Amino acid sequence: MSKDPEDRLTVGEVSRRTGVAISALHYYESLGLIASERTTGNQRRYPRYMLRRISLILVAKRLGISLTEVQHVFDTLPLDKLPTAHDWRRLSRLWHTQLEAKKREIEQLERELMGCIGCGCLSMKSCRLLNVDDELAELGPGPRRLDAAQAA
Amino acid sequence: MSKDPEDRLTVGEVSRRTGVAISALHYYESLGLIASERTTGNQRRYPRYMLRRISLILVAKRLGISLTEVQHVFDTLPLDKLPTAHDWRRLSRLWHTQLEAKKREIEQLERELMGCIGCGCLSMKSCRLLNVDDELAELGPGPRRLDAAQAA
DNA sequence: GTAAAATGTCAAGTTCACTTGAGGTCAAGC
DNA sequence: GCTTGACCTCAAGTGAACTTGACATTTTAC
Repeated sequence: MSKDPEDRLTVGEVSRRTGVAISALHYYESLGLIASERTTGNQRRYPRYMLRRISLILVAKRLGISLTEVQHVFDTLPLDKLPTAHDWRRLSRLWHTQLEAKKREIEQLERELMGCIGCGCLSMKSCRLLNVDDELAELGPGPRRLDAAQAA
Repeated sequence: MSKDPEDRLTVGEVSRRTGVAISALHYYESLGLIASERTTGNQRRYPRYMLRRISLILVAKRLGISLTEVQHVFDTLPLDKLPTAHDWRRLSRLWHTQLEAKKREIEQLERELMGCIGCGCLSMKSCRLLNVDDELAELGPGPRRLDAAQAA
């Protein structure tokens, strides 16, 4: 049951339905992000639920998550069937947290940028964003100030 | 005046003060993002204001702006002296706009993600983020839905 | 004046996320 | 049954942003 040939999609079909290039699908498979069965003639056949897995990858990409990170979360997901609602909830929570972090970073940057326009540092003498030199040199080598702000 | 040797920095000094690797400074120079004078022995000597230019590059990087884009804005900036307050204001405005766009994109994504958790689509049956298959296939080939949402 | 540290050039390597190409096989329609 | 389109593998290429290495020269310090 639910094993009739119609249930399996060719790589071309998957590509058309997800908008992901065939070469990219091959690539994802080489990373273990997706999987396929093979016909006797060695052609890939995808179960339908693989479309969901692929769309999860696409979501992650939109979130700016690297495939390596996707690999990590996917390790906690069943490869041979649809993730459960619980899995999905866990994933969305995780990703939501990462989005929040990203947003905070942007907002921090925005504050610094606006501060530079709004305040007296238009002269670029004491701008928090621009000041990378002299005084800071005493703090030792390596990146700082900009990175420090990032870490904060 | 203001031409005494103390006024010129070696790559090592610039690297230490900006936190940018020497190899990266070479690279930036090859792209025309920064410039240097040379000693009789062909070693680089940077005027002090080059530190500001470099910190502008660092700011841009934090904003997720590519070096190519930085090149474009830098084309409108004097290479041989400090950018004016006007230049800086123009730049911050431009970058601020780009930050805003990025933030909006994240917020859009966040809404979709939260919608997926909060609403009935926990079942993953009609999730806006996840639905890449079947019904959509009728809309023709190529990426869509995810990209469409992005464009919206 | 010489040894050590800093610097120079240039080519090649690295990572990410794929794409392209070559050369060959498989499956579907007529 | 055969042509055409879809598919296969594997190696190499792409572009961004650098880094690493090899080897030569310069500058600084003692």
